[in-house]
Amino acid sequence: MASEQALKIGELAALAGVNVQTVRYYERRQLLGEPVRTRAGYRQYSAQDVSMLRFIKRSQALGFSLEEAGELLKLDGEGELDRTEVRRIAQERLDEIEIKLRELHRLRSALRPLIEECATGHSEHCPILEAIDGN
Amino acid sequence: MASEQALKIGELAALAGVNVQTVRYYERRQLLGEPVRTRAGYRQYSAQDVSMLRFIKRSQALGFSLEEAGELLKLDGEGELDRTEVRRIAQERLDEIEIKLRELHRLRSALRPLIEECATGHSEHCPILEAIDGN
DNA sequence: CTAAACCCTGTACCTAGGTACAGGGTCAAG
DNA sequence: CTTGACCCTGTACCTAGGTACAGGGTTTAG
Repeated sequence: MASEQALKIGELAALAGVNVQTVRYYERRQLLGEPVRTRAGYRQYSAQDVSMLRFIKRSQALGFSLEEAGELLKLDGEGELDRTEVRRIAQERLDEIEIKLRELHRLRSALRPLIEECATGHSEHCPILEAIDGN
Repeated sequence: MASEQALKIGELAALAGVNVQTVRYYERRQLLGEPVRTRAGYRQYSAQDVSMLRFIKRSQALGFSLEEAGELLKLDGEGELDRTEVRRIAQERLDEIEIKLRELHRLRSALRPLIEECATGHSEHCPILEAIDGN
């Protein structure tokens, strides 16, 4: 029965490692619900809110958007959760990661030989500019 | 002595496959110089401007930013050009592409097994949410 | 001559994920 | 009882690369 310590927004932000403005921003974006207020209007948070903020941050670190982080957070909160839905979101993200990977591979294979050739080459014109000019 | 056909902005845009607003935007961004005007104030372009726009578009397709496209375009215009400088810009872009590639590889290797495990697994809790919650 | 299809400038809007600032109120220490 | 550290709201700003709209002038085809 430890009395639940109410946190002020600055304390919450510090514990979760984010900016105070960011917490309010997440509330506007509806990732966090509206918190209880003191009579003076100060937001009051609990340890659970710290966890939620950390959940969001870790979702982002896995490549999820804020929007998706919010969905996952909701799904996480539901007891009888819909794993299919979670998997769909994650799969969608993975698909986009694959697309970006292919795109970046393409760019790399285009750029790398041009730089190589420009560095070692003997052609009169710069092969990089040639490539952009030309095709 | 074919008379140099002056192009209006809409014609230029169509030939280069871009939006009229985009041409004016590039002018503001100083990628394109200020064009000659008719007495009515209409911008007048030449075939060379079409090439410049295409150069910019191809630079972007190679992963360069608009800013970089502008630099490359300038370097391309100089007769005695600085290949070292061109190479530096391209190398910088390649380095960032490599960094993004590594980051996306990291995300993929984190996400893929989680989705796999979620799909085939028998654990009570969803491993994706566990991963976000937990560590 | 008139109406459509252009062109002009200036400004606002878009995505994403915040950050910053102005102009206030509150609270705790000294 | 005052001062500094907080908190509040609302709004503007940031990057990148544009797009859209308002409110005008011009040009061209019929």
